[in-house]
Amino acid sequence: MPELPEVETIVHSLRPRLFGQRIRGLTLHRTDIVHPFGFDLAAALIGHRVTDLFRRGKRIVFQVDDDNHFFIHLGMSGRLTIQSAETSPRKHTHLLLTFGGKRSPIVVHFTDPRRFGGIWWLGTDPPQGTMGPEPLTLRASQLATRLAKTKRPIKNALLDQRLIAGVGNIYADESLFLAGLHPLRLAHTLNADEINRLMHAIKLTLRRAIHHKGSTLRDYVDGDGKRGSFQLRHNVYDRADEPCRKCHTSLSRMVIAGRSSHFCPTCQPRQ
DNA sequence: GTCCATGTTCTTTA
DNA sequence: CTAAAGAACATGGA
Repeated sequence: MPELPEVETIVHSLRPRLFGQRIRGLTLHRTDIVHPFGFDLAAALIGHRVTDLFRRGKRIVFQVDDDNHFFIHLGMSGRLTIQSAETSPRKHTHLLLTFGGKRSPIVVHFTDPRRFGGIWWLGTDPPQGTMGPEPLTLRASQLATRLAKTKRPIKNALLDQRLIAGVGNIYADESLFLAGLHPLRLAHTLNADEINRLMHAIKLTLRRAIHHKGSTLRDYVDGDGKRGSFQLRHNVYDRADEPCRKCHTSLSRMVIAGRSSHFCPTCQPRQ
């Protein structure tokens, strides 16, 4: 699914279309995607305008004109796309949100075959929760403090949304490659230079991925249904046994934190 | 049939 | 209590 760059791209495509628009209708095809379960979304949202739309971690957060907030998380296979009023929903479309006037309404479709995603009501005072800081504005010194507290492999730590928000399996692997760090290196053993490299690598990787509108491996498209192209520029992710783009060594694949990890055994020495 | 998949959370184990 | 490992969730494609 979408990690930070994909979610950022979706928000970028939806924001100008939805900003200030009034929610006219809401159709729920599956009730189990709503959290808390049973919350009456239609009663809370219909008639209200969208006053803000932004990304936080991998969440797409909506603010409405009575200061209530909710967010959509796309899980592994979710899509959030803008369709015309005539478009019939595809299979596994669980929620339709209709915006705008009766003359030219736009409909946002939430589609998610695996249903790991959903919609979460936050109310007027969204709690900070346990989500970690945004990587694009994080300082290396702050990352150092957080990594010093865990003895897990660095790959596991990067996937922990409480430690840093928005990085998933693709961008963790790509960032570790750019930083020249083996995914099994224990987080608390990284020195200042390595943490600087890692912080720089995470930011560079995420910015490049946003520039290319994310990675489309399978399901991901933006709000206009367009695919990303960053998958063409991956250095290591899903490239096991292919040559490293830097040194031509055959890339490795290993299961870490229950996820496949891809790395170059030469450029990312374990030491 | 088997294995694997861009994620998160709960349970189990130490 | 903490930290880490593993399973679970649901669907589809190779």
